[in-house]
Amino acid sequence: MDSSELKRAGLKATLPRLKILEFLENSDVRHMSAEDVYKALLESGEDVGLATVYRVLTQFEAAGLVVRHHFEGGQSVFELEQGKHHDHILCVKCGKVDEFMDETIEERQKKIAKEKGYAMTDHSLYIYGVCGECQKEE
Amino acid sequence: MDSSELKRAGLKATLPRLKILEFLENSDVRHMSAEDVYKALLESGEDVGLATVYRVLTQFEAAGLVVRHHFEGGQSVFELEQGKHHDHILCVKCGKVDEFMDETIEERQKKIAKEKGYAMTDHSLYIYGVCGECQKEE
DNA sequence: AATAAGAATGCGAACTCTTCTCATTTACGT
DNA sequence: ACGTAAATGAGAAGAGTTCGCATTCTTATT
Ligand SMILES: [Mn+2]
Ligand SMILES: [Mn+2]
Ligand SMILES: [Zn+2]
Ligand SMILES: [Zn+2]
Repeated sequence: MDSSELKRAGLKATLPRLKILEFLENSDVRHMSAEDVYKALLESGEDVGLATVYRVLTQFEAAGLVVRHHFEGGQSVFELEQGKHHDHILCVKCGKVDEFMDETIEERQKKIAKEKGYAMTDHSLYIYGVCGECQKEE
Repeated sequence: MDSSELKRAGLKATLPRLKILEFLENSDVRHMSAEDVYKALLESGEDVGLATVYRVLTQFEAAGLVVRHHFEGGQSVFELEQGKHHDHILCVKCGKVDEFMDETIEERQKKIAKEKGYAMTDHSLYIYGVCGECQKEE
């Protein structure tokens, strides 16, 4: 277990934090809800509380280790910070998530904020649609 | 009270529905939560239940009379349908909401969806920032 | 290695927003 | 005016998340 990342983030290297970070790093699914993380840890025999998962993910977010998204559906979705900003395109049928980054859109947003007199701090863009796989199934 | 809009939408012209529609049409605020609508009606002496406000707004959405948004903060926000699609820019200090439409962004989104193999159905774009007014206050 | 002090955890309660249930009321074609 | 189906209001319930607090861990210090 590598506690250096946590230490660097100013967080004590507790077992729940280590387990959650390790899970996020080794999972092949990039975007997960708190519940997803909680259930996965339970299934692998770890004894964590759901409240702790929420707390830890929020702390990770504050520390810049993870990013939180608000996909449609009500629950927060988290992913490991990758350094490079990106937006998401989601399949409304199967829930598949793809990522993209479009410099033109990014620029336009800045321009719009300026025109409207806003000091832009953030933005969120989600494209919804039916993915290739799901289009095949009639 | 003009019940024709409701009839046209295939909805019975009930008192709560008329009151809610009338309020949405006459309010100077365009974007409102169910709670906002509920409180406003109570204050003007109307006797509606919160559950009814939620139900009616959802029906209005299905009928295309209003559009629902998911601004940060957890609650749904509704606005009268204006015919023309637009996106939103919000002040993180005072909650001010401005609207915009950028043809270039719209086009780029379609292009991205196509590239990724998605049949695009919808999208949501929110820009967050500090509005002109709020920038003055240090 | 044992200790002490504060931080973190797990549990359930609580909270917010929204939907559901169901007895009662209302709309509207006849 | 009546009858029937649809809509309403009130409160319970549900989903997602946070809170409170007694207990357990971490980590710095002996
Ligand atoms: Mn992502
Ligand atoms: Mn709008
Ligand atoms: Zn799909
Ligand atoms: Zn402002």
